[in-house]
Amino acid sequence: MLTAERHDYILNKLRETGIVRLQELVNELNCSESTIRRDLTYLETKGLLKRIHGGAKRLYTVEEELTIKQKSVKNVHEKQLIGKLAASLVTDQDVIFIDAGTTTLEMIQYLPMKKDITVVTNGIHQATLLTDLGIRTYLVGGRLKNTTKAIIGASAIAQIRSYQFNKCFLGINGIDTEFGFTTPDPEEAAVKHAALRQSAHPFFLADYSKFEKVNFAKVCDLDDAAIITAGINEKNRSRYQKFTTVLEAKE
Amino acid sequence: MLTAERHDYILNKLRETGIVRLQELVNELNCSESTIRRDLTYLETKGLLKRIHGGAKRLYTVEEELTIKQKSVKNVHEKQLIGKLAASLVTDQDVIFIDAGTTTLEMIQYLPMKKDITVVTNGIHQATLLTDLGIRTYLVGGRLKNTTKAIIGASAIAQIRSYQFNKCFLGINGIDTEFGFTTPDPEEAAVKHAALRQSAHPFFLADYSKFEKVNFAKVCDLDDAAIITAGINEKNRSRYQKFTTVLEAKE
DNA sequence: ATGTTTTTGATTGAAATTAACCGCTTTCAC
DNA sequence: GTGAAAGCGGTTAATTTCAATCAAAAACAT
Repeated sequence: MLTAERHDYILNKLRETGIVRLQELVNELNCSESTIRRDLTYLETKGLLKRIHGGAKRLYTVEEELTIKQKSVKNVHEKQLIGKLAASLVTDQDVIFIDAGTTTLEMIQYLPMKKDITVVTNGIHQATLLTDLGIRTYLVGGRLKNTTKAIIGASAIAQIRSYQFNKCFLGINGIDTEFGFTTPDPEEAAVKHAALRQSAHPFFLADYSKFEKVNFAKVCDLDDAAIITAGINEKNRSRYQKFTTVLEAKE
Repeated sequence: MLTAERHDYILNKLRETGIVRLQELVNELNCSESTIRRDLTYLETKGLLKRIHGGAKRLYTVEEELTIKQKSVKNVHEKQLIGKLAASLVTDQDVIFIDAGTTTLEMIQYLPMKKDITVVTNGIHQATLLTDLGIRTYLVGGRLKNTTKAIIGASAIAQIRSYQFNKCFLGINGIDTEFGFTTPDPEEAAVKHAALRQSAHPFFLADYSKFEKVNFAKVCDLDDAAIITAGINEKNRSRYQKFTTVLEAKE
């Protein structure tokens, strides 16, 4: 057993389980305690893991990057609650679509990393974060919109139509009993609509500020998708529950 | 057993198993330890493998460990010169492809912004920067590679095939008179090849450190594309000018 | 055939890697 | 708290692997 082989083995195991025990490695790699200790010490100096009593754990630098990007976003707390709830709906083997936008960005950090999931997205930031977390990610191709860094256009829609999703998680700007789900840009609306059509269980992520608002382009009717929200008032909750499922995230 | 035969055997075995033991090779190739050592040393100087204690391993995994941020510090000055020259080749109404990678990233800031150009890219960073500069940008869709933030895979290639480019600007890891243009990841090589096929005028951007290097996956032969470089020495310039156009960027 | 260059194999001391041992610290159950 | 068990770093000696050297063998040109 060569040194590099052991190192690969350790790092791979760490990637999967998040933590490794020294004694386990001694058995599995069939070598002495000293050798494993030396390996762990070396890999720590390389910045590839963090040693802990009895073994080593994987380190996350990604979380630090997250906090930087989160600034300049309104209703952060509600969005985090929504993100956590949305992520909890994702199960093993799922193939999901995640829309561009700040609200959907929040859910990514809570995704079940250990499970085998595939994510398709049209958001640049979403895609970057997802791969950083080691999740299998597909980015939809097409024209890149300057302001929102979302991919839109006919090519994007065509590509989305070639997939089938278990669930999709979409951002939205306006929710209204009469006009349904609406957003300012017709092209973004078209992309959302396409993703929704390909999904067995579509969800809209929206904090309380999005209710009773109407925007230019309609995505779909209220009863076409469920709503995941937080901080909603009693009046709106009872009103919108008549039309569709409203999942409310709590502390 | 000829030298070239042994080299092929070693590289093939390395391709399959990712790691080779020196003693194994001695038995399998039926020659002395010294000979194998010599082979391994030579192949390492050619950049085809990484020697380790007791044998050798694939270079491919090592390259992955280098993040894009670590790479971008090397040869910055040369890359800027190259970028400036490359950008000066772009003219009004051009539809161009820009590859992922740090070298191509440098050329974007010099692009003629006032002119009407369209850019297609498979690099996340490239796409972000291009839209920030107000350039009409299309991002190719497909699987997102974690380490280089490049989009690869069959879907990306299919999409590239549906376009026609006036010019394409590709990054590259190895340039060699015998093996042509090479890069570590076969999937990235396939994307580069596809873009090159759709381009009237393909260019490779490479600083001096890329010459006389060979990587795992071949993109094309030397005479299939022009080279834009900087800081190249006299010997390499005269050698490579025999095979293809070499544009050298100066202060 | 002769001399030259290239390739190969064997030998060497140096360097790297390893397992085992030691005394010490941390952790955990009671 | 207290003792046992597990985990820790450091040292040691044996083993393996390494690079360098040199001479034999093979390939080559003249």
